[in-house]
Amino acid sequence: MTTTAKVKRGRKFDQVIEGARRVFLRDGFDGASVDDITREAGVSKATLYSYFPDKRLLFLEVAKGECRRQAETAVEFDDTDSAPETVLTIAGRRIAELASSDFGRSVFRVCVAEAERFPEIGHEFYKSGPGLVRQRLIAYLEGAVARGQLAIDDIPLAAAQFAELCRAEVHVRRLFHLDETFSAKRRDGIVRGAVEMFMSRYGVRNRD
Amino acid sequence: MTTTAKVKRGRKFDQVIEGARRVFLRDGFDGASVDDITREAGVSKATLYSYFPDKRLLFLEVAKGECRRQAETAVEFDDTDSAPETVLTIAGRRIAELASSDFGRSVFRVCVAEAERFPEIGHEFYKSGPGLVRQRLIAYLEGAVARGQLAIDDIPLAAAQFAELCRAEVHVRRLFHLDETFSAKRRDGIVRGAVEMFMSRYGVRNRD
DNA sequence: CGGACAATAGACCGCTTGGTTCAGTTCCGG
DNA sequence: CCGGAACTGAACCAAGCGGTCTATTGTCCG
Repeated sequence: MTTTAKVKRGRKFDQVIEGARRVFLRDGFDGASVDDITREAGVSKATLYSYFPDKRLLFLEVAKGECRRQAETAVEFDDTDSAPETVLTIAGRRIAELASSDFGRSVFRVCVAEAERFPEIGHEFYKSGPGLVRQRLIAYLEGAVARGQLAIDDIPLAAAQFAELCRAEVHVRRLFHLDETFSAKRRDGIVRGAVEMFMSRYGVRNRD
Repeated sequence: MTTTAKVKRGRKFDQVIEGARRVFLRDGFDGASVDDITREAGVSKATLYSYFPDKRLLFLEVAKGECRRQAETAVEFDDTDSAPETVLTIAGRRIAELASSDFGRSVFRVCVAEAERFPEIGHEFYKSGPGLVRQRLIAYLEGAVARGQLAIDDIPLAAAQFAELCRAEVHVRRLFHLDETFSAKRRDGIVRGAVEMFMSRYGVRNRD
């Protein structure tokens, strides 16, 4: 109780999670057998089942953990003093990076596949991924509007638009293996396009 | 040979496909058992296996068929005489509708889930869905630029941007069950936002 | 009307799965 | 260095899986 453990009841807990993480992200829920996981984790079946009552709960735990990890890599807006172009470019790069990374893609795939069977995973994913980005973007945009840097009527819509623009091409083409990688250059081009489009719509200079 | 059949070797062929379609779209590849499918199709196992050598091939056939169906509902650009705002609004509605429909969502989900195991399904889906939309949008935009209606430097990027803007919010929130339906009104609002943004970036009036 | 033959239903097979059990081994704090 | 908790490995189970096989039904042509 004094060290690290509280809920987790044994020394191999982390091994189990880590092994399950790798196998589930690679093979999905159905594709991963419990034996695969124990092998990957270097742990016996009995040990695994001493931590988790069944495969479903183990999966939920892993999936939620990955969603939390995803949240950690999400955008943050510290430097709100710079011009919107600058702030949005930096934020956009983070969004595009996550969308094209192996990690982001794997988590997305597995959450989409199992969102029907495990609805809470769907919610968790949204909340810690697109939802979080959306929320932080909204907060930033509100500030920028108040500061007179941007002119936006429907801020939630604008936030969704910007995020979606940064994922244009990148996400879908990686998901379906049309591109095996995205160069930083190409990604930056897409982000630049997103910022340009966003600014020409909501920048203070061009009011309609 | 005189009637309807040519390739398909029996009268229950369509029943099999239809049953498999329903079960696969509902439960995915692993989630669907062959017995489920025969039950749903009202057909015996032997009958099914007389048409398809194994479950994998049946799935591929169904998935490809659904991709073809998806292609049929994709955007088309007949009326290119109207103003870009009008043409894009109509096209955008089609894109947003498909993205938020049960059909579009199911096909997307199942293709994402199995794109790793069946790479050709990933390609087929892209080709008959986002890829087709992109291609047709590019063709239209090229025309509009030539006609002097729009000013676009990177047409493929612009096409991707527009399509993505129309799917903003709609797609993700439906995928993860944050909204069970999308009213036509709300959808139209998103499409209007997409068109406005697109026009303020690429409309001929606002050159930078 | 009858016989040949394809289509069919569903019992059946071998195998893998998630999950359990248990006798024995390792680890670690006191 | 001891005692108990954590861990192991393998054997084991029932259930469900994809796929096959055979006995029966239905159909069509002479």
